[in-house]
Amino acid sequence: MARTAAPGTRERIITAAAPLFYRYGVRAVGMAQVIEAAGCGKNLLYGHFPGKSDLVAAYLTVVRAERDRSIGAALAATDGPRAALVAVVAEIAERVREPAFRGCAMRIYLTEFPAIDDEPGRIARDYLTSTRGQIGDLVRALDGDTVLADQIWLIIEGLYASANRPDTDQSAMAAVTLARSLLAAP
Amino acid sequence: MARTAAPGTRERIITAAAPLFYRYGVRAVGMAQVIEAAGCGKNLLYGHFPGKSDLVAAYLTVVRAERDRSIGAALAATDGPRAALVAVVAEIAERVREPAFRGCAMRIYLTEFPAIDDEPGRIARDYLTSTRGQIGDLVRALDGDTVLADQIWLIIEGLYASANRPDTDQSAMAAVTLARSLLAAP
DNA sequence: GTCTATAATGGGATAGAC
DNA sequence: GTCTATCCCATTATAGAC
Repeated sequence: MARTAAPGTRERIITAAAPLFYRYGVRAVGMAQVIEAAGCGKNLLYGHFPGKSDLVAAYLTVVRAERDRSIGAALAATDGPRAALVAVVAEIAERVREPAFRGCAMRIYLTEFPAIDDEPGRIARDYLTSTRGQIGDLVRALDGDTVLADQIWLIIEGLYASANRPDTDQSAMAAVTLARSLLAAP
Repeated sequence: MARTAAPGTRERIITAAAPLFYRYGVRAVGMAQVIEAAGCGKNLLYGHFPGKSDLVAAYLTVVRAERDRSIGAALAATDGPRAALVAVVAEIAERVREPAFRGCAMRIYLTEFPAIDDEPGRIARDYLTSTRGQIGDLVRALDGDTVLADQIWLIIEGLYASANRPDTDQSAMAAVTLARSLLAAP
């Protein structure tokens, strides 16, 4: 009897690979390491992902889905673009303070592979432009000028960069304080 | 007759390696590539640098010296801690706008090798704590609170992270504007 | 002696075969 | 799942050119 394909294998592999890629970097993690963590055979993995690049792309796609969900939840709990912008910064600030947080996975990937234009890179860049667009939309919705959007974006970039630094907590607080003061109603 | 050792070989190798490491990342650049760029033989390089890690450490040491010089020059041209803080942000903002600029070499290295505690990593971390200390000193000199220092530092982190993004110029302007407004005399 | 050029070594990686 | 082909890389050893 032929065994039926186990469902959720793809997700299981991605779930095993994601924390490794995130923590140690994509380049530092080999396929053998992923296979061991997933507890599967080589054929199974290469059946689902023809190459490492495909697995990395899937990893970043999952990251993006999680991010969209978290940001969406933060936005849904707010009332109006002003509160929404504060909520976005606050959500990132909270995440940055988590001990395992090492920065934005997309940005880390782009730093790791600056000169390569592949599928994961496209996913990462798309995510950045999309997120930046959301900030711009929110600022426009509150009749703010483009400089305000650039400033909020700068705070977000700084926040991500401050992850895993000695003074992450202070940076996170400073970011929220700064965003609040920029967004204080005139 | 024995040939005398060529002077400046060490510097020549570092000068050849630095732009490669910076542009493509330390991991992506092989020793063969460095050797080709330096136009020397393998033995000569390994005579001056026992391993790749030593070469990378030398590269980051040069980067640090250049940074200290640039920041020092920017500070020397200013009058008082308030102007100095603006000058520091402005100097980075100018650098970020250069086409070849890809971010802070130290931060890039730490992102590339997050889980390794080696000599280059120590150099990079030392640089960050030292630079952060300078900001703190300047803020204290103008009787600012620690939150102000955290905010300036956040701006600097965001500025570096904004390098090689589609909207680098706007980020750079936003950073200077933001720093100026934070440092406007009360 | 100082250097270049080139092979050789050993480790680890992706990926395919079975 | 194991085994293997192939490649890349850091490093060392060797041979020869000036």
